[in-house]
Formats: sequence, structure tokens, C-alpha cells
Amino acid sequence: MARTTGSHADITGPRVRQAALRLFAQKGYAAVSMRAIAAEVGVQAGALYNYTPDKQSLLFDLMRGHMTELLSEADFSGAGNPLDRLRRFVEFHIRFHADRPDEVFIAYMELRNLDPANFAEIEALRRRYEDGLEAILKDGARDGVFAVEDSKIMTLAIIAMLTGVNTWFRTGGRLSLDQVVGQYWDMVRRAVGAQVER
Amino acid sequence: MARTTGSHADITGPRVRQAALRLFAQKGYAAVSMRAIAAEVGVQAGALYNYTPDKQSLLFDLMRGHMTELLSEADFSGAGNPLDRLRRFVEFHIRFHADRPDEVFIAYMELRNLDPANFAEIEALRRRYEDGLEAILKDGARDGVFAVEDSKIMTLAIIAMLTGVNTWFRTGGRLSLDQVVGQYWDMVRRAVGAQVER
DNA sequence: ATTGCTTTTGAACGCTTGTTCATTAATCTG
DNA sequence: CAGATTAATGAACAAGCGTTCAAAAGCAAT
Repeated sequence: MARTTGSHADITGPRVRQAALRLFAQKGYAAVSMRAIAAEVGVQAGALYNYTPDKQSLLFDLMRGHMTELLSEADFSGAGNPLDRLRRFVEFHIRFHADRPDEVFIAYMELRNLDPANFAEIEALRRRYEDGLEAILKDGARDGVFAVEDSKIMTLAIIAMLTGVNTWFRTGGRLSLDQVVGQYWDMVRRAVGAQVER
Repeated sequence: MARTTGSHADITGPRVRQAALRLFAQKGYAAVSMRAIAAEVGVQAGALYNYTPDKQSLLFDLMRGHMTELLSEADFSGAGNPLDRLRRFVEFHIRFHADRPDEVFIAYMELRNLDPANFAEIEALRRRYEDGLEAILKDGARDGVFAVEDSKIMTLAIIAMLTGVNTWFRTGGRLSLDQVVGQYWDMVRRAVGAQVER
């Protein structure tokens, strides 16, 4: 279907989501008004409602898009040995999150501003991601290459540690992302009790 | 100085701070109105201004109180060997934070709602806490008992991992706090490359 | 130029926001 | 009981909130 006549929607629509993303991350969902988003786009507040049914959907769509992309790009195929899979996970998680600081910030900070139904959906996606890491840890424990006392705790501990990178990492800072990945991989590998490769 | 006459302030005052703490943690600073806090206390909104000059001070006082208490209870004296000091830190951090889920939540989530001057003060306190842990890691590296490539990164990684406990731990859940402390200590000890004690 | 469709404006809606303050009520001292 | 002091009320303020919608403006094809 050809694009409809007289349409700017495919230009303004993305700009609305982009402005909402930036402002929500910077000031928080509750502190950002529809008028502030509209001003960032260069439009009046009423025009936003051509692109979102309401403010809540704007937040939810941003979060769901982020979580969906996270799950689709992660490799939980199970190919390779547990140590390799864990290394790939650590590198992926750090790089993916470092590329999207605003999305990550929103996904972790604005959960409480979701309607109950929307919250449940986002939580389910997050759970699937955690389960992907936990499967790696369980396989490693089964093979005797990881020392895992409680796979759920270890999963959450690793994710918290890795996501913490986003609170301080800035491109162009003291350390390159390669160095960051290397050092976190060292810590994670030791934390799970894996023998150092020689 | 004796207490002034006709005063309820020493009853209502703490209740105001307590209500603000609970509501800020649950819904977020920007989403909580002064009227909502007043309703929780059982009072009209105007009465709150007998106990705080404004809403911002309410948030700032809660955060500063939390950080001050954290620093005053932490043991950064330097007594003992680095491995013992690190173990004490891990246990202290987990227990202190588990006891104060609302304060911790606010201290991490509401930083962006602080006025610039207030933000700077809280950040300075947080920095002092991080420096306390970093000193332990540096001493351990100096003694050759820890494998520390970058003490700043390792400091932030450990704190992120430990603070992550608060996102899932609930008293009376599957695991006791003793078990949680034990498992996180295992992971931290290995992550810093310390040899297991025998 | 006129028609038909899409997008934006700009005003308006009822409601909530943080904060102030004169007034009232409650309590303590003597 | 009288007088002093403190705490709480309740109304008011200007400003901002999310959302709606008739009207205007912009554009493409005839």
C-alpha cells in the first residue's frame, strides 16, 4: 500500500517517540508533561494524539520495544559449551546496554508507572531474559565447570553487576568498551567459579 | 531546652517523614502530591508546612539521613586484613540495605529529582562510601591477596551486585538473609580473585 | 482551481499541583 | 479559669496537568 497523501506521520511519529524517550530518561515519566514532549518535537500538545492514544502507551511502547529487541538479539540458542555461552552473554549484555542508555534507564526506573496489565507484560519479558542466563549457569553446573549454589541468585547477581555498567560508563571516557567487557568477564568468570583457561 | 507547650510536632513530624518515605518509594517523588502525604498522616496539606519548608526538602532530608546513617555505621577503620575487611563489608552492605528497602529505593531512584546543590551533596556522600570499599580492594591488591585490574570498576561492580539484592529479597522468602550473605560472599570473594580459605 | 484527505493548531474542559495564610482549635502554664 | 503558645484547618492562589475537538492549514491528484 502506497503511503497516503499529505502525510508527515512517518516523520513526526518517530520524533515523538524519540523525544519521549529522551525526556522520560532524563526527568522521569511522571515529571514530563505531554506539552514538554510536544515542545521538543516542535508541535502543539494536541498533535501528539495522532501518534499515541495516551501518555501511558507512549511509555509502554518504549519499554516493550526495548525488551523485545533485547530478547531477539540475545543468543540463548545453547550452542557451544557453557563457558563460551557465558562469555558471549556478558559481552552481549554490556554492549547492548551501553548502546541504549536511555532505554535501559527507563526499563529499570519506570516499571512502577506502568498500568498493572502493562507491568505484567514487561515483567514476563524480563523473566524470559533472566531465564536465558540461568539456563547457561545450570548447564555449567551440570557439567561441573561452574560452582553454582543457587542459580537464581547467581543470575540476578550477574545481571545486576553487568547492568551497573550503565550508571558510570560513558563513551570516550577513561576506558574503552573492550576494556570494560574484558574486566567484567574476568570478574564474572571467577564469580561463577570457572577455572581460568590456559 | 524543655519542649515547647501545646506541641504535637514531635509526633506528627516523624509521621510526615515516614509517610513521605513510604509513598516516594512506592510511587516516585514526582507522582506523590503533598495532599497524598497529608492524607496518609491524617491531616490537611497545609499542616505539612509546619514540618518541612517544601516538598524538595522532604526528599533531600530523607536521602541525606539515609546516606549519613550508612556512612556512620559502615566500618572503614582499616582494622584487620583485607579479606576480613571485605567480608565484613559485604555482610554489612547486604544487611543494612535489606533493613531499609524504601530508603535504598529512594536513594537510587530519585537522584534526578534533587536540586543541583542537593544532588551534589548526596553524590559526595555516596562517593565517600565507594571510596571506603575501594580502599579495601587497593589494600588487598597491594598485599597480593586480590587480583584487581581496576579498583574503581571493581568497586562499582561489587556495589551494584550487592545492592541488586534489594530488587528481589523479601524477609520470609525462600532464602534467609544468612544464606544470601553467604552466597554473595562466595561470589565476591571469587570475583576479586581471593584464594579460598582452608 | 477544486476536491479529498491528512496533519496541526489553538482553545477549551475539568482537575490537580505546591504553597500561603488568616482563622480556629487544642493544649500547656500558672 | 485566664493567658499564652502551638498546631491544624480550609479556603484560596496561580499554574500546570492530560485530553478532546472543531476549525484551519497543508499537500496530492484531478
